[in-house]
Amino acid sequence: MADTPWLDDDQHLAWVRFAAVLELLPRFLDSQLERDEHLSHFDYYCLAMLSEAPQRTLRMTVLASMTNATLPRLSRVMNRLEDASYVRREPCPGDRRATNVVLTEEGWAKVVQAAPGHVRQVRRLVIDALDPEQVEQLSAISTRLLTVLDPDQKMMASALRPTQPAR
Amino acid sequence: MADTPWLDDDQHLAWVRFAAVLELLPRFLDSQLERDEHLSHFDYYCLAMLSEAPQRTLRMTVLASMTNATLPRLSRVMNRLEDASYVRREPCPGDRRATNVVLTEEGWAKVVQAAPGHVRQVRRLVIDALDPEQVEQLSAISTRLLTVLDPDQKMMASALRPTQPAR
DNA sequence: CGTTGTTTGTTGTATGTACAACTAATCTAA
DNA sequence: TTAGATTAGTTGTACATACAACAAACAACG
Repeated sequence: MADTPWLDDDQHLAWVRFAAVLELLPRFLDSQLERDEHLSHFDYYCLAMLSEAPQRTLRMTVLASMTNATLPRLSRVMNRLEDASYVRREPCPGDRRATNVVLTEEGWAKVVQAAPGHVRQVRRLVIDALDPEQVEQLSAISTRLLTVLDPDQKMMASALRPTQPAR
Repeated sequence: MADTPWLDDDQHLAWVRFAAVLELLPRFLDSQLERDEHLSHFDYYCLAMLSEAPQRTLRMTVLASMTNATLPRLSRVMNRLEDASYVRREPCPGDRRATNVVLTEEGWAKVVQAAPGHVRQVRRLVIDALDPEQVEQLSAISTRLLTVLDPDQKMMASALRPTQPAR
């Protein structure tokens, strides 16, 4: 608890700027999806994960890990998405405690519809705002940060983009 | 609305990783401050801003800009901080619509007490997890992103760190 | 088998935020 | 000077999330 090295000016400036990004970027992502598709970014993320999963199906716990969400949160999000008939719940055959979440045909259609606008936003706000080297740097930096934030690499599955494979 | 260039694999990976950071880092920051100081990260940010302002005083609107918050949000946060007697509100002499928020002595003491733990967390999660060059890169990247997220550079005041000057 | 402990998922409760509506003060311009 | 527009801040309402408590199924072990 004793001596904490203070941040020097460069470190401090870097942190202030980064903190502002942390505050603003999620809101921009949410508002575009909310406005255009009535989805939160987290909703979209969940649907995107499911769209890439085998059988378009994932267990609650697995999806929670992949999306870095708590289980209570995911449970309520799935309630909403189920009410919108984008997903449905099925009992897991092997383990009667567990629940499988399945992306419905409507859910698939929704992701396909929402993806272009979302990708455009991600490009505008992040990818196209940076040089290619900076995108590479951001990737490396994020990897470093995740070694502390997510030591088990639970979230490591490709996502966010519904690839357009044969149905 | 037409053709949206998809993300290539590198871009996609960079975004997935960065999105995970956006999801996780704010929670880590909040939980440390909440646990140790019963403050949200946003609460702390506000107090830190005030601690560096002239007279330790800022107008609501100005503080809202600096913290990238909406005014309704700030209003309620200030209610809480006022109940905790960390700040007090004063009518602005020049403009009777406006309200000045003043950091109290208790508020100053609170920031001074909370700062080391918070800085330690920022170091652990971000600064010390990166190489010095990466800190520099993150600073530059954040600056780029803010040109889109915050074109007017409203949030540009140094902050987050209560310098330890003569009272 | 039963008992204990763990995992899975849902729900009660408190709290925090957004959006819109609102009041009051200020500014602008005829 | 006064009507209309703008700005500052607060509050009503809806909703999302966290944390803790909970029920049900499984697993381990005597």
